[in-house]
Amino acid sequence: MSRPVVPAKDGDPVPAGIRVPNSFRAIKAEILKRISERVWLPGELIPGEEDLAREFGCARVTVNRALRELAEIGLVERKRRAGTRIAEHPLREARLEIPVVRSEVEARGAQYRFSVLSRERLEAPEGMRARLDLPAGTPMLHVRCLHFADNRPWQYEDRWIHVAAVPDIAEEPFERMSPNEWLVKFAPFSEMEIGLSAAAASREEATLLAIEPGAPVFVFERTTWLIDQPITHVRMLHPQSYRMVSRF
Amino acid sequence: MSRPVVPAKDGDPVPAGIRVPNSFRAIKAEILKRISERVWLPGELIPGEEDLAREFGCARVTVNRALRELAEIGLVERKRRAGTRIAEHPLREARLEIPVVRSEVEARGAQYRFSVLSRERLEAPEGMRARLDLPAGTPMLHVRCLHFADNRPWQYEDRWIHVAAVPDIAEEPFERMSPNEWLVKFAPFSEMEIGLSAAAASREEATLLAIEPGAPVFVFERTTWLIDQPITHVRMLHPQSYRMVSRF
DNA sequence: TAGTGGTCTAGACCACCTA
DNA sequence: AGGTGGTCTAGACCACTAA
Repeated sequence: MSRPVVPAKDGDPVPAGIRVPNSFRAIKAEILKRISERVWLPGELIPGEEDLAREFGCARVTVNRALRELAEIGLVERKRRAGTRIAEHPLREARLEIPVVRSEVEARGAQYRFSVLSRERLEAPEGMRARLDLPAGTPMLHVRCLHFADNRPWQYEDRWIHVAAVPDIAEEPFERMSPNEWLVKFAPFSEMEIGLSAAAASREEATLLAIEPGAPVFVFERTTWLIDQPITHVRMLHPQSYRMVSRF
Repeated sequence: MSRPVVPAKDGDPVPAGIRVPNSFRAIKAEILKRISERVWLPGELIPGEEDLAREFGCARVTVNRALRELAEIGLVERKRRAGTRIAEHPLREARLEIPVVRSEVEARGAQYRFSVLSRERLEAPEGMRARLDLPAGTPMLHVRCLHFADNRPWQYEDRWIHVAAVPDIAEEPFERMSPNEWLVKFAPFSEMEIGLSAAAASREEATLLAIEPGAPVFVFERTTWLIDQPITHVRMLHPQSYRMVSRF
């Protein structure tokens, strides 16, 4: 029964409050190390929590937490009776930061500005009803905005808002605050669906973004819910110079 | 001291093994409910773990886990001495599934096929060295592939591999298995950086993807490391029909 | 049906940070 | 300087599922 003293080296900035020797972080790091050094191969079954706890000289819960977090990242796969094994196809998901337009622009040192192109109260059109699973005649707010970075078009936003889910928005003029910011601030959500793609700019979109018709645009769509209640669906277009990055 | 009986309703597919009444899931759901019903407003300080544990009639650790997971999603913000407050700007990140080409194609009911366009051993070119932080003269493997769905071009892949990090790959002919699959199977990684953008297809890219030069393409770039050791950088091009989706 | 992971409890110590 | 969250322990019960 060895007791490897593992430094709490971890990708995470050690958030403090850790007992370095047998913290779940140390165990996470040790397991990561064994994977990277091929001590444990992809597809291989590793010792049970009980055994590992003995080996590391800690409580089973601690091993459990380490393994749980590795499983969340996709590095190991766990099944009850079957045990834990190193994933054959590790790390299948990435965390993507959802940008708030203003912050995103300002983070690049540019000056942010937006203008509301249109704003109408309508009944949900067929497509939106289907997408959000809303009954016919549901009142919605349709807003189109243009966001600028240093006075150059940065993003064209076409948004549908489910008014009943965010009643306060009915009176909001969007003068100081864009719908994006307003919703982020006042309408928490718990679920989200995003879609990413490339497209050719339509004539209208091209005009708004000051690019050539048919030029490539980056399309980011997002729909949000708060516990089954649809909040908003938005389609955001960026000129091709835009790049979304995420490291983790 | 009330004991609200909260159903374990949650977005997650209840993975079983839960004591419904006071599970951390139930507590998570209850807190979510209070946020959605505006019982607790954005920016507001909520009761401490101790208090909540008393209110829900459970152990503090259970409340801790519920709150920790909500913090991971970004719905609440926690600081030591300061307590837990509802986030003003909730949910700033999305989970994006990293596709494995073959699975992705086959998931759409199409037949998968790939071909290797080129494969060379080179010293790291300047740009790649800078990107991966490698010294001059580092041996790399440069592979270009085309992936098909039902014999139609699906993805063009341009990949650089840090040979020292994955020595076994030197002998791999990529006949049965694409570099993508090979790396996913044999080269675990712990860190990744992804970039998403739109671009206009170059003449060569257009030819390969069977589209018009200048047509929009969806660009997905990915770099991976295993504990500081760079593994590979890949640039993947999709015709504009491609769409990447994620719900959570 | 037996073994493994999933979860909860009760108690404890500690680091941090703000009042 | 004291309260809050972060974490660990030891023990326990349970659900799932592979053998």
